[in-house]
Amino acid sequence: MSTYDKIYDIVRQIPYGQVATYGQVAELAGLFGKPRVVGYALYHVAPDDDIPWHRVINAKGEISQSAFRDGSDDLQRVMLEAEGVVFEQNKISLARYRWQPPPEMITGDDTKTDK
DNA sequence: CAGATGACAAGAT
DNA sequence: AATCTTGCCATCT
Repeated sequence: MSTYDKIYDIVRQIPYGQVATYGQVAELAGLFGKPRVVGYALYHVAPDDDIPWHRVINAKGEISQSAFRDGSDDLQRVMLEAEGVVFEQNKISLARYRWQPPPEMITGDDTKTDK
């Protein structure tokens, strides 16, 4: 299990119409205080994957503009809007769309339910 | 092998 | 309150 795989798994858990910050994803992936690794992981994600990378945003509630993906940052915004996310000044209300992960995940014991 | 970079976050000024 | 500086780990050159 590579470090990135864990991050991918977390992103896949993000429900429709909700978003998560890098710090949140990093925390759930076991990378406390290391959001950079999360960003790097998503950088390796291919459009072929089923990973809702567009649901991952920075702590400012805004989309990090980078020419790393098809099109541009506008694409991510469009995809989020398609999920019902309303943008406020190119930003979204984290207070309303921030994904609340289940406690089971926070314990870090999600993959193994035995023992 | 060592140095620099990176889709960020949190603390300090 | 906004902006700057530091820290963090993995990957790239």
